[in-house]
Amino acid sequence: MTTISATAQPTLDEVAAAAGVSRSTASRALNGGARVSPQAQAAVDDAAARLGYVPNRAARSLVTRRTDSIALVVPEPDERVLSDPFIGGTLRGVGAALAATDLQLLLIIARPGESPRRLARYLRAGHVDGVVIASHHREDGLEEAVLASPVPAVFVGRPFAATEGLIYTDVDNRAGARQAVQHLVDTGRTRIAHIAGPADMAAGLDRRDGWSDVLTDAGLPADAFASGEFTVASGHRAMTDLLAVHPDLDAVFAASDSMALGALEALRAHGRRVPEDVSVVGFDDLGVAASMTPPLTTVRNPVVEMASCAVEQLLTLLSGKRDVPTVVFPPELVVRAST
Amino acid sequence: MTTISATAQPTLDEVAAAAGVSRSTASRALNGGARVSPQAQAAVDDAAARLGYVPNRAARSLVTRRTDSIALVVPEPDERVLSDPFIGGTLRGVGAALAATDLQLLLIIARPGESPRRLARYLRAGHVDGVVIASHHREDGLEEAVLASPVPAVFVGRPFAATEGLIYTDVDNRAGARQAVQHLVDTGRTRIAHIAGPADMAAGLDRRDGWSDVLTDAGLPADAFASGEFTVASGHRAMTDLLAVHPDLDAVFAASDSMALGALEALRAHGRRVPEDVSVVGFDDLGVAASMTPPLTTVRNPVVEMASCAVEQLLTLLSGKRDVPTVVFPPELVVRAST
DNA sequence: CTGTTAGCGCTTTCAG
DNA sequence: CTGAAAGCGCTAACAG
Repeated sequence: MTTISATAQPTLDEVAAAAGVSRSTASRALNGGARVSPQAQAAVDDAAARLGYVPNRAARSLVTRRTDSIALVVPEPDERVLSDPFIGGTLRGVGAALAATDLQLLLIIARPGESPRRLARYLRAGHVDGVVIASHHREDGLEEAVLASPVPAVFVGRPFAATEGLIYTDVDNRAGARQAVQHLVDTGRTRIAHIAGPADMAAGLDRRDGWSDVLTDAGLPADAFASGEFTVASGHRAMTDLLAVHPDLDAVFAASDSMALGALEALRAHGRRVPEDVSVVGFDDLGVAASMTPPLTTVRNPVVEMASCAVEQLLTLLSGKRDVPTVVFPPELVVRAST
Repeated sequence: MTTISATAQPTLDEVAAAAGVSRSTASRALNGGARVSPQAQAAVDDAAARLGYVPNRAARSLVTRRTDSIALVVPEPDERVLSDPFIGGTLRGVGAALAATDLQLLLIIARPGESPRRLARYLRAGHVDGVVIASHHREDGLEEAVLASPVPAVFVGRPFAATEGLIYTDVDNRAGARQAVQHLVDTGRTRIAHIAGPADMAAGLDRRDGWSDVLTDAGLPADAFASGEFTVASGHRAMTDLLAVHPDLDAVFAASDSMALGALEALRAHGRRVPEDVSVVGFDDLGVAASMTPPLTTVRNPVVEMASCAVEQLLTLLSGKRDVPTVVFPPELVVRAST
């Protein structure tokens, strides 16, 4: 009638006792229920429900050697990254893909000066079954950490070292940039500047390459460019610099919408009308572009889908499969009033 | 010379053997090193380093009954929340506060239909040592879940039920709203509308109260208001509605900068000039406000600090202290061109 | 289908 | 200061 052990978290033993079966049977019933008689199953289910049994994950992990959780690694929590819609989108994509499973999401915010060894170490501590790496920079040592660790990992965004064995999902940044710049060329612009992303990120380089591809093909000069760090402020600054050196520019392709926003401000400050005097195209389309004035023509970056896809890749990996192929999403030009 | 067990993760036993001490001594040396002779300590440190030893957390958790991780619970990953700078700021604040510790951050994205019991259950599974709840809605059942669980928890943003025992950090939303509206009154506006936040969030209600406080005190009508959900689109919609019903309005206080942005668009679409015809004030100042056109007068919401503070509260709780006081941050009016 | 038997790797009394 | 012993709660062979 009255249970001996009171409020403490019930253990499997207690459930088994309450159900009148052995611990093993209780365990089997609780996990999948293979090879368990209907009555035993029912008794265990009932006992577990009555007692409010919740398996202790540490104990389970200890023996299964799985943690049922995966980590999302994002870089240092500086101004940019966590306010960036990019991370928000990634989070959403990861969350969505995980919803179908019962994996938990661990957010690892990689600290600034921290050596990559720390991550490698962390991974080896067996905290997570897999890793998604979100915003990878050239020298962050994440590739080595991943390669050195037995924990499956995937990148969202092409890793720098195209090392064999590094799996990733990405958008075709170069093709997207080409679409953007081609659009500018097609609408009659001839002096097309570029506000590039950081040179230590693949997306930055690829978008710049796409820009110069088109200009070169069109026989136009590809010399007007300045770099930013994907932020509004850096876009503003870059645009100001560009205007100083190339006052004749009639279009600008910014490697992110945030930088395009900064550019728009700078153009306005310099009395240039958009799109009459200068056409502007961005990259990302994560929400801000549509609500800018004027609405920004941009290249849609399927961040959420990419993140979900990366998780799928990871799940495939976790299921024991090898040779998971890299996935590259097609970008899509979204034409709005800024051009 | 050669170790027997090869690539596998070294265990404490192996470290102990390599150091020529018992497992207990090795364990002590590895944790704090109380009551360990200098030589034993050195031997263990050395062996651990050489072997690349990393303690297995599951095993440790099993016996210590701690997980060294805390969870950040955020609501469903809908459009709004994860693109919202508010969550970004919260994440940053939490990350910053955790940087000093070696606690890990678990992100729990509460799914939509999911019963609060699931969270309660999760908490009882012993996955985390504590919880920070980020964006709490009236009927999400989080308060009950927290109260029903033995796991320490704190809210960022006042919980609805002012139940004894619920700890939180917040900004004084009502006071902030008062400052905003008072500013509008002081600059001569007399027909001040409000775009309110959702009625199922404390911040939404409190800001509305602040708005009506001032209008009532000033003898002005507090009847022009519409509600949104803190999004740009809903702000646009609300503003449009307000203009239809109250074409004479000469100011609007929006409960978030995002909604203010939407309002700005709507005002522009209706040919109203800001601030000449209509003054606009927002709330949050998380970055967008400053870069709007015109730059938005707003109330600074110290989200990052609040999140850090919440973590501090949680750490205090975890250290065994009781009666951790609630903290309420003062808001601060930031005047810009939109008024 | 079920129970018994061993641990998973670690911390922690408790005697020395 | 150190080591031996005893589990933490769970799963996974292995015989029945």
